[in-house]
Amino acid sequence: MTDQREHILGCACDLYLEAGLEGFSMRKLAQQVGVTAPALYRHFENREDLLLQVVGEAHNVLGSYLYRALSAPTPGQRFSAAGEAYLEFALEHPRYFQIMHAFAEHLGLSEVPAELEERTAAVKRFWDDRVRECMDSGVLRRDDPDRVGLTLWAHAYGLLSLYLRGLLDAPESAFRVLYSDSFARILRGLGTSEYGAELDHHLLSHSGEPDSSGISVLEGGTP
Amino acid sequence: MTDQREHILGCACDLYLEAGLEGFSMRKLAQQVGVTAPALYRHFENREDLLLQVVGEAHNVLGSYLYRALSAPTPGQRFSAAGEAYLEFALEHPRYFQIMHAFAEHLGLSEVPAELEERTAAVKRFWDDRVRECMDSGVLRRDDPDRVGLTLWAHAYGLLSLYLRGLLDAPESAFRVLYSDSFARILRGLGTSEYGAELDHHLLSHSGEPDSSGISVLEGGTP
DNA sequence: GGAGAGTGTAAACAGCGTTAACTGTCAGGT
DNA sequence: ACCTGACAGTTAACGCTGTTTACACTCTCC
Repeated sequence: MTDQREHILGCACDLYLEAGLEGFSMRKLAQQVGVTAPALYRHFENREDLLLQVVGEAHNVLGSYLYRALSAPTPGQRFSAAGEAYLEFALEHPRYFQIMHAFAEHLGLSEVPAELEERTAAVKRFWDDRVRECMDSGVLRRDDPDRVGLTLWAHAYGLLSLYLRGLLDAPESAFRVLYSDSFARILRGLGTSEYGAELDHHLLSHSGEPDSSGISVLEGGTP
Repeated sequence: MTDQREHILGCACDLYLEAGLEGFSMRKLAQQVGVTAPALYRHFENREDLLLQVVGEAHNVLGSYLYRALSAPTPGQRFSAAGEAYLEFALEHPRYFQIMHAFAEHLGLSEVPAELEERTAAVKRFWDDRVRECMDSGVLRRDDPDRVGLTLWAHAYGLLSLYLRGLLDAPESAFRVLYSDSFARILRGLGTSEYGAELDHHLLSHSGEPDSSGISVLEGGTP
């Protein structure tokens, strides 16, 4: 019954992956399915609905990448594997990575469908969980896992976005190094260690007063 | 002579800002200009060309925000002001922020127009300059300014993207704190200090061997 | 005064998402 | 066995899109 629906969805993913958002038209899809365009509306509300399901499929694929990272033995390794999984997903399925984020903006900045919002929240939660267990096991300095997760996620997403847009003019191999490097640079500040603890205390003791270095950390100050 | 061209471009910016990418059509623009659609093609090659000029205008506005940050007296304050300027620009002109990044992806991930690529490179260079002078003046730990700049830029861009997409369900005031906090978290690892130096040395001395914490920093290792 | 550039027009084309009206097919109930 | 209704497809059409073609008007310059 819903067999044809699955078939259409499969064709839709294929079409999107090879033609992109611009090249994705209902008529082309219908042709690929072997049917006329209006028939598609028996199974999907409209083009947006159809694309939303494609985004859902993208999330499924990302999920499988992330899930694989859970098989690593230690929290630190699971964290590391999660970062790599995100990288691999983006590099191997750039169009999926793209539509997961571009879809919402493509509709103007109006409402994000609740379904999509939840899937995205799940990605965030996965990151938070990795951060939390790293804090619990003493690999990351204790902090608000939600905020640390966001910092890391935003960084990874931003970096991958810039690379996929071709603004980094680095070949893939160089980018991989760059990605790891960038992560390492951030972690140096997040990682637990005797120095980290002292540094933390140092900054806390200065909170409120102007920093002697002349840098105000964007007025937010240290929590 | 090119007077009408300026007029059209102005209307194009207005139309884009209020209608978004979806609502931006040549016929609507023509109507707003007070002319029929084909007349637009006397002044611009096509819709993409027109939108590219809108992106150019977006870069001009961003430039004015960033430039203002240069009036701060110390490198650290200029750095901080640059981060704030980027934030302000994104919050006050979300549609400009959006199209600057969405435009390329909107064409599929084919070639980015050289003109746009250069403007984007200029933003990156501005960041790099702020980072470099902070390193020179001892506010930031010495490192490759290009890479540190990228890390910071990617982070800021990622964070703003996620917020503007409505995924952070925080009101603007809360997001501002979040943005500063996130920056502070990263800077804690980038800032110069006696502890930072020791931490750096500590990490360097361990480079190559597996980290006792069980975290491999995505295999990239510390440079 | 004619030539030619510059800028506008109306008409048209192909493509788009989507809808309306109609057709065939198959399952279930009386 | 026959009618009913759901289901899945069709063709034709509407209004929109970006863009091109052919034509007209108005200037400037020689």
